[in-house]
Amino acid sequence: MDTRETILNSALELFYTKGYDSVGVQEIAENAGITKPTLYYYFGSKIGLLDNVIERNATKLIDLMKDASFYQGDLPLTLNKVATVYLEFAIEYRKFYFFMIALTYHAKENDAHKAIEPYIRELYRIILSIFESAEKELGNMNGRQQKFAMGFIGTINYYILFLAETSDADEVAITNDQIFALVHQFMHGIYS
Amino acid sequence: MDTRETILNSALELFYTKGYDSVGVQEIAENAGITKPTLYYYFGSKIGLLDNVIERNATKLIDLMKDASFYQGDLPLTLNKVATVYLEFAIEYRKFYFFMIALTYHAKENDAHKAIEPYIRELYRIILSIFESAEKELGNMNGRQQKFAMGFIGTINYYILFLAETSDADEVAITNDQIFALVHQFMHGIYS
DNA sequence: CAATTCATATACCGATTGGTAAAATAGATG
DNA sequence: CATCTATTTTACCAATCGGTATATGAATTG
Repeated sequence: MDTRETILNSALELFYTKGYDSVGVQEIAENAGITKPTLYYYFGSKIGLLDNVIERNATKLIDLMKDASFYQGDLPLTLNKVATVYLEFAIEYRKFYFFMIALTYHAKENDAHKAIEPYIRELYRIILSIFESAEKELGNMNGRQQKFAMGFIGTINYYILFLAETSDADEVAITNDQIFALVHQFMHGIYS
Repeated sequence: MDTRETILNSALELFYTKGYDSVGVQEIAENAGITKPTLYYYFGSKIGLLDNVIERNATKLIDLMKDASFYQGDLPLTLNKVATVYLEFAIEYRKFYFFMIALTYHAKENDAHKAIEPYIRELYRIILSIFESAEKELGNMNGRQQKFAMGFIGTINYYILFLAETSDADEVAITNDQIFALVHQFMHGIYS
């Protein structure tokens, strides 16, 4: 078993369950079956450990989203593709996904928030670029691209989170049909 | 000066700035110009202090939202009213608002999250009741009321948060026009 | 085999954590 | 003034915090 990997998994597990600030390095080490100095040998500091957890997972998400957001003249198609990829990531890497969302909404001055911030901005930039590319279809948007991007991300995130909170099972139970319905609602409103 | 009030303000300030878990009771006391035992005299424990901070502010929001959500047969009107009240609260009590959102997305097992959870559920219930009341207007919704409620809250929250993050000023700069536009987008989609 | 590098553990550091016992002060009441 | 109660302080607690000096075991390399 790869020690480094074991520590990263242990850290994500605990960060996800209790939050970055309320977990001690000692606890992470014990949970991984190693001692504290070993952890420091690999990651240097607690925030260094967090950086590694984030980098490893967030990079994967960013790459997936970059691919999915490639625009070919069909906005609904692209939005559905992006939403699907995003959802599938949230399901496969659910612990990281929920931890990432938590950090997103942490206080700005908080170190843990600072670690995730660049990836959140990148994600927003990717979604924004879809709406910017769709200007020919949608016509003059008067700067509404930003609002669309925010609304789109906000809607999906809140939807996933709320479903996860209200469902009994320990997994995200959302089908592609539900995602399509959500994207449709986003595009055409509630009167349809 | 009311000692109790001073402590509550000091706590909210620091919780908002650095997050509940990364702030020490000592720091809160110093910031309030008193000593630790005085704080414990009033609030018993750190989580007791948090409970008081939340109760005082969240109750206010809940009451406002209950009033604003009273449905009289006009869905757009009600949604605008609710969105406006919500936004005005976010502006007037911005520190608490942002702290509340942060706690909402904290890990489920986290004590601080548990403290805010009932108020979040209540808030959701209030928004949901609007869409349930609007069934006559919207026709059979096939359980989509929940999705509407989630989408509505998610959109507004993310919108406020993003604007706050990208604006330089230390205040939420959103006009009523922008809120109307957001509600309109939510109701009619992006093709309008 | 010897020297060196990599990996892991024991045992410790000062600082801070949430929390409290007990004394001192302040304000009200008889 | 004396008593009582409501506050607030000084001084402390064990436990945990993030982090490290140093020794030791395990591989690798000359």
